[in-house]
Amino acid sequence: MKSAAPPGTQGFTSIRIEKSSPVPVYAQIADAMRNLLRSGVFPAGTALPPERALCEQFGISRMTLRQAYETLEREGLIESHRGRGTFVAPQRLQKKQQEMRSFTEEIRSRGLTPSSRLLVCRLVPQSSLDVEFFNLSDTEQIYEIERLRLADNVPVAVELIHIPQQVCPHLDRFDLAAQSIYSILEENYGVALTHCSEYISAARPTREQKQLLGMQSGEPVLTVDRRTFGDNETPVELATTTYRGDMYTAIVHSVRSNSV
Amino acid sequence: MKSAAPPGTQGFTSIRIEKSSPVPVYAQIADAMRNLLRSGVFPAGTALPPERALCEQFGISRMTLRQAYETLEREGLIESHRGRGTFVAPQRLQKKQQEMRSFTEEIRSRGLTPSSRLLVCRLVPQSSLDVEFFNLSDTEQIYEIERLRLADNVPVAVELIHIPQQVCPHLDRFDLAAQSIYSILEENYGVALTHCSEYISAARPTREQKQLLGMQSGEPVLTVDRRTFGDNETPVELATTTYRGDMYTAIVHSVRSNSV
DNA sequence: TTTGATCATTGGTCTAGACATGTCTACCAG
DNA sequence: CTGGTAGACATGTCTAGACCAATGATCAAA
Repeated sequence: MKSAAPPGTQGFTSIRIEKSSPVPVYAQIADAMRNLLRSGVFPAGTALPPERALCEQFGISRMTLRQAYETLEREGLIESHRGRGTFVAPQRLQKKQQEMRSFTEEIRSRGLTPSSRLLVCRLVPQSSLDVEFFNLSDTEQIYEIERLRLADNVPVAVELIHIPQQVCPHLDRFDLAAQSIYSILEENYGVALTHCSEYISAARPTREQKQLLGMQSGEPVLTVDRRTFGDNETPVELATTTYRGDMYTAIVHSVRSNSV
Repeated sequence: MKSAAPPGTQGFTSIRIEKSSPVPVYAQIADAMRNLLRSGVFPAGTALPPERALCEQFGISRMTLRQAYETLEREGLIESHRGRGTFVAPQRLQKKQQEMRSFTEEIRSRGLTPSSRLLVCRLVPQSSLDVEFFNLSDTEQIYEIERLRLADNVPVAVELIHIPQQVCPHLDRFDLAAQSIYSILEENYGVALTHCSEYISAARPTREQKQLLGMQSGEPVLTVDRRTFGDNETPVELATTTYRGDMYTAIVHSVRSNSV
């Protein structure tokens, strides 16, 4: 890789870090660089500043900076080569990132019209799963939201969402049947969602689910458990979406990373 | 997690490291512990020795040991919790979806032993789906391979694979029960697989599937339809894998690309 | 011109500490 | 019995160095 890159260092001089912040220094650097890299300013192959140069610029030790670089490397955004340097990863590695979408976006992309019926919206104490995931003090409460999701007015899924009250006080004032919760979080609470993990399995519907979705006896459901994170790996949302097995297919695009 | 574990340290006293070895110390430790953990000696939730204890035992610094622990944590073998300790992770049969993997690679990465029983391997004329996907001349034939996939000798999935004869003539000469088809394609036919799309849905098993997988009545299956491509978007494989619903969870990691 | 040695630069590994922060237990006061 | 707190102990973060190993450019010798 020849990779012209004399000005590589320039783009990163704008990054500022606060050592006194509760956010770890390496996370601040990784976040800032992730944003720069995602913005697409740097073509694949662009050389990043050598570790030692950035250490000096930020006034931090090399091990700390390497934590930031390692984070980005694991995410597939950059590639390190001993003796050569660190480079912006080629597009194909970035592409392997599955794009995260809300139900609204998902249905719309299939050419259907999404809608919702709000079934439940209330504050509840934390379940053991909430405790494990959100890691909050015991007294914190959780917004529990249950919605029936429809595509072209046909029930497709039941959604059960848990979000800490801390994250979005007075969430119940919004019209949760009309608006995407993701957009409410991002636009009204300034919560930037960055990534999520989904656990997909097949299951038998509960009686309630079967009734809500108008399902026949014996038909299975597709259950998607989702854990959504914001900046700094902050846990934001714990959700379970139960889809009618005969009406929904999850689509996943993967790439082969280690070619032989 | 109460997790009795006073003797936790004991199991790791047998690990020996060579500081003069060309293999990094942290890799030696991670390798040794990985083998111990995969052997199944330690039930999920068992406490591992505190970092400082192992440091002293091995005569290394804490940052080095942490590199080993972090490696294992990324692999999903252990879990660290600040203030509590490090524990053996629960063994779930999971599909890490950000990278494309064969069943073999997937099971092995979970520390289980994958195996297969070849049910069918024959040449068949193209189905309408084959015609649409492979876009071959009418006379071309297709290898149809059906395999029962097992993890630690327990049936987990039934796989039905279609690959054009053109791509891999004499594929039937290989031991398809013992070898990963992906590795045969890559090593023996020089076919570089680059990416795939998967369509995941819940369904009811056919009678044959139910019998092969040893399933109870009423249990659903998770069906994954896969379209695999090689270089230049060449269609290579059309496959359907039917997993036992109670034994398999597909995991998808997604990122939010366009904030707002 | 080509080959080969040298050497500065880069990331990879490692050390021996430090302080911060989350967790749990044991004990003590009410 | 309850509630709070002090302390022990765990991982998380960070420092300021060190040496190793791979790379690639430079330069001298064949």
